[in-house]
Amino acid sequence: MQQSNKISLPVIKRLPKYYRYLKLLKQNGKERISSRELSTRLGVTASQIRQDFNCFGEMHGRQGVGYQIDVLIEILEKLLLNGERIPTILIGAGHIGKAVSRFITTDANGYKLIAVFDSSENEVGKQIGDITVQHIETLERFCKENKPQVAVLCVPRTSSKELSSKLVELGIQGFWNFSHYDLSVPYPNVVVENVHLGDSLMSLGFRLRNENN
Amino acid sequence: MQQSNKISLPVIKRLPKYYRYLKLLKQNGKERISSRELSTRLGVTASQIRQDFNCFGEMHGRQGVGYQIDVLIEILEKLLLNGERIPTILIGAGHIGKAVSRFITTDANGYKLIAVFDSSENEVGKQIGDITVQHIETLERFCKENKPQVAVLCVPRTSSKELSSKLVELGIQGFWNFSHYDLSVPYPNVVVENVHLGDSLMSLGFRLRNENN
DNA sequence: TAGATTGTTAATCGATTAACAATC
DNA sequence: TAGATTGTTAATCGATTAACAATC
Repeated sequence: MQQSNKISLPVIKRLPKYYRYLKLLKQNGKERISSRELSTRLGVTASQIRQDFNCFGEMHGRQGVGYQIDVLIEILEKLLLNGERIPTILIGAGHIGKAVSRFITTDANGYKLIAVFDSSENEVGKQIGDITVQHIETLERFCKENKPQVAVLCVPRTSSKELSSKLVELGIQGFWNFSHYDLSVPYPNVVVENVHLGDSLMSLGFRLRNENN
Repeated sequence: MQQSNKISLPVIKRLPKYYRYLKLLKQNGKERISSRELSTRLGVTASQIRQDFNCFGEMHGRQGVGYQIDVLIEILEKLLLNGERIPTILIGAGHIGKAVSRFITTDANGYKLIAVFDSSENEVGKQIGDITVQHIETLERFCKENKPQVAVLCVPRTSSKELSSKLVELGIQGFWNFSHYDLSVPYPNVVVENVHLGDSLMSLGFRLRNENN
């Protein structure tokens, strides 16, 4: 098994795509697949698939035959979901917060939602799934007691900078960030996934106007 | 001005980031900035900023001085938002649909939401912003009459494949796709922004477990 | 066996970074 | 003028693709 810290980000980003597509294939009763067939279905090259797979020890591909879908799924599952579900808090119970909470509460992604915080009296006390929204004032105490590992930020840009540095002090190791503020810059030691929906939409517009595919 | 269809995707994806950060600087009263200062703030190299800027004709940077923020903003605005707001429909009025509708209705992104569709009687008739949710049955007729250019897909995977090919037939030229189904593969001539939230969350998990920054 | 497909090395491609003359 | 910074070319880096021996 290679050192996982040598796996490049582009490869990591493709893993969930492989994983989910293979699960779909299994669901449809398929048992084996070659890199070539997988490549036409996923729109990537067969070469890339084999390269990617070889970052992670034995995929047990057989020459002339292909890969056993079960085996691939098992290995990807180990890489992506192994161990305890990651204790996670959601900050901001507005529209986006509510929408993305589904992804955190779903077993399939490997996370466990343990608290939701909001600053509005309107939201405090309401339920999101089986969690009661708490006031943001209780954040610090909660973190010290419960040691969440990941914070999902669904707050306005104005509050996100201070909030995120507070959270890093409190031991948060990863962010799934929906605020406009770009968290990659200030915290090089923390793992960050920035999801800038506005930016994604704007670049779609550019490509449309300039017929750039 | 260079041919815009020669601008690479990585560059296009960075444009909104430049644009929004420059607007913030202007708001704070700043008038000029050098590529070096901008680079430290955005966490990219100064070289890259100058390269990116030079993809688009005259940015009027002055040696020894830097760039005029006003000028940069104006040029980026022309690239990203020029012309009519793009007529756009939203399909799926669930949690995600409601949350992302905000981005479509905001002037700042260059789109105009002209209709929302859902298949559930529960949602039909309700308001999203100032739009009334219509039944999905009326989709075909609406598109023929109103020629929307972009569709935002917030539907379950099961319905997204057929739906998207129907929409392409009806003249849709771009997708902002939140369904799990990956639209990049089947429609090479259509501009697609896939936002796979589950995948983004899973790759965060991988990086956390493997201390891969 | 012959055909297919892997695992892996080498070649290519493209994006990022460095360097520096021009010049404000 | 001297210092700073651009615009742009060249060098580097890294990711993708091609190729092919090994072998099922």
